[in-house]
Amino acid sequence: MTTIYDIAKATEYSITTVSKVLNNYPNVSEKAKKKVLQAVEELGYTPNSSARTLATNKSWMIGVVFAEHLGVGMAHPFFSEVIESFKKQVELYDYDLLFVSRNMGLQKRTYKHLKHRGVDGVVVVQSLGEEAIEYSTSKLPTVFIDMPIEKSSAVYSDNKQGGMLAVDYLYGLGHRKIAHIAGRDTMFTAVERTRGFKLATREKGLTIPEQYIVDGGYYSYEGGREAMVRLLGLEAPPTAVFVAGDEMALGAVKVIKEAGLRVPEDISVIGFDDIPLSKHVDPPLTTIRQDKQLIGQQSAVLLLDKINGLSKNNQDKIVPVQLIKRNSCSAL
Amino acid sequence: MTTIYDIAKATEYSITTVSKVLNNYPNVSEKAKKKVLQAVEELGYTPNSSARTLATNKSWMIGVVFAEHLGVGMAHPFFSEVIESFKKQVELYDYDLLFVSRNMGLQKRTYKHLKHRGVDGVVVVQSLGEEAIEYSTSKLPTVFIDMPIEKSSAVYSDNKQGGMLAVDYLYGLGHRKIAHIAGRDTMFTAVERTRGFKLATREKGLTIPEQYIVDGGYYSYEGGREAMVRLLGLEAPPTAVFVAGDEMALGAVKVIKEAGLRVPEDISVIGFDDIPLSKHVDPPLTTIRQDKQLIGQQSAVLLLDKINGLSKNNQDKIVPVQLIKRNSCSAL
DNA sequence: ATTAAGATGGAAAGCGCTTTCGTTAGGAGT
DNA sequence: ACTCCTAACGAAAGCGCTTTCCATCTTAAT
Repeated sequence: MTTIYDIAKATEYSITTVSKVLNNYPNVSEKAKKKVLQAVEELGYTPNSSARTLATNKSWMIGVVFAEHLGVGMAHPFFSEVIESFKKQVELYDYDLLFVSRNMGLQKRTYKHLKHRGVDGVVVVQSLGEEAIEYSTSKLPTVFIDMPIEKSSAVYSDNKQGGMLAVDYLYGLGHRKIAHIAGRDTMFTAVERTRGFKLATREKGLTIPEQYIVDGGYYSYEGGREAMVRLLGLEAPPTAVFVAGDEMALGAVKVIKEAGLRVPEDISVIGFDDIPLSKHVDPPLTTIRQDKQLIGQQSAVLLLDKINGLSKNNQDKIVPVQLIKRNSCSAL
Repeated sequence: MTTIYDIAKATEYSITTVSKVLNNYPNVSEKAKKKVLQAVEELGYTPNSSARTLATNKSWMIGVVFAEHLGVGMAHPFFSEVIESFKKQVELYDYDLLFVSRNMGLQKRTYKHLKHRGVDGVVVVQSLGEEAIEYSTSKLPTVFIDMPIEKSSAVYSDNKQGGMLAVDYLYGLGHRKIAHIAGRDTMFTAVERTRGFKLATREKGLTIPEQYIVDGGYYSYEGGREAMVRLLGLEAPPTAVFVAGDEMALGAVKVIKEAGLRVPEDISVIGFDDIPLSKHVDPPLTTIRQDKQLIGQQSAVLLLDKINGLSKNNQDKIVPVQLIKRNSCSAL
């Protein structure tokens, strides 16, 4: 491995000067600059980032901690897009992304591990919040996605508004018996979407029977299936259902079809997320779109500002959602 | 930041002993072990990985370089699953994944950057191969996914076999006019699938007109659309088409429907990959499934062995594919 | 009691880099 | 000719850790 010393020897300058050239310090002569750069080229020198990190206490890495209770990790159709957008943004400023593992050595906690790695910042995606305290109380710049955390920054969609949009749309279509397949209430997003649902139905003067709101778990296909089965089992099934997640909605649609009913003729279904799948299924799913692009980008901006000490106080960014009309809802 | 020195001071042992405890060296007393571990706990000590890496020349990071010509990065429905599986496997051995950016500082080449980061190994996913040389000629342990590289290890599906399976199935269904929407021939996988197609059709004694094989580009939905338009424009359109990728197949199906024809009644379509989408679309897509799980896991195993010096010579692992019958193909 | 062997602990060098602070040389100003 | 300033460069310390090699202290064997 060729080091800064090799360059120094080759150019007959000191390692100090070499380092200065490499870091664009002002007080080096043009001549020195040229010689050093040339030697770097010839010897194929690559700086060692560990050494630099050790000396500067800056790693140029951002830690990513991913939701694991969904089981798919980075293959998640929604979060993978968010993170990709996040990555694109931080890349502009020369940061790399470090995906850390949970079972690292003896230290079980991801937080410890991130600390160990010396990342400059952390983005945590849809954790359940148990770990949140460690991050929010530490000096490590952190941004949460999909979950507001006291004493930390976060960015998430306007979930409540999304729930209201869904209900408004369904109501406008003439539906009055509107059900809701909710996400597990341990998740902030789930709670908010349900809140939007309740708010809007109340606003419209609708009385929603208790059984019309059913827990579908962690936004999974299977959860959607089970929830829909229960809805269909009711003495007075709904004519429309607002499902808090697209995958869950697909499960629901499947059950409806299996019951010999049609979507949207017999039951209208509206989802949430707008994952890539949604426009391809049958029928194409009407849904509340989250702006993954913007969520990723905004969280990157927030985090970068924090890292650079530009924004001292924490803040939440709420990203607008949008109703995407496709064919899974129809007028009554 | 508390360091090994703080622990030494607190326990009245030397940093050497502290280090030995932390690294499970044999020759330290139980007493010392206990005291040190306790101090570690009390002072909230976290080892600094940069320092350790600098001293040991081992980073416990694996670099991931992703295909960019597909544009979606890590949100790719197929590769994200492969990488997730890869991640799960390397996590078992305490490695973290580093996703590096391309435009790092002045050094444009990803390879240089990986070198700079001191990763212990690299997994490159569906690059186009131009960069391959740098990796294969260097000492950096590397494994390629979806592309065999001379002087390097690789793992990929049995693409040729997949192509043959598809044709065999279609043939068995009674089809004789079988077309093929291929991937761009700069990709190894595309070439192999096409090769399988040609081999099988020849085997069956079929004569496939030249226009029956059409380039669909980089496996995109749009590419599939355009290709199918051309196929439909033929004086004698095919009764079945083997599409080299699922997303591309969806585009093809869409065009068929738009033309007022039905899948599979009028035209049978079989895809390749089996992405999550495939089973949800209408009709559920018959396809050749790639074992993403196994591909990811195998490449991890291969890479880890290389890193640990267990396997000197390079090798390719070919992962079997499987025909998944759904409803997009029917007997003639 | 004496010695050898094993167990335990520590000094110090080194990993590759940054950065502070001095030193030197040359040019400008008088 | 002399002083003063500035520009250019380098010595050395330090970042936090590992690891070799040597010193010391026990313990068991004779």
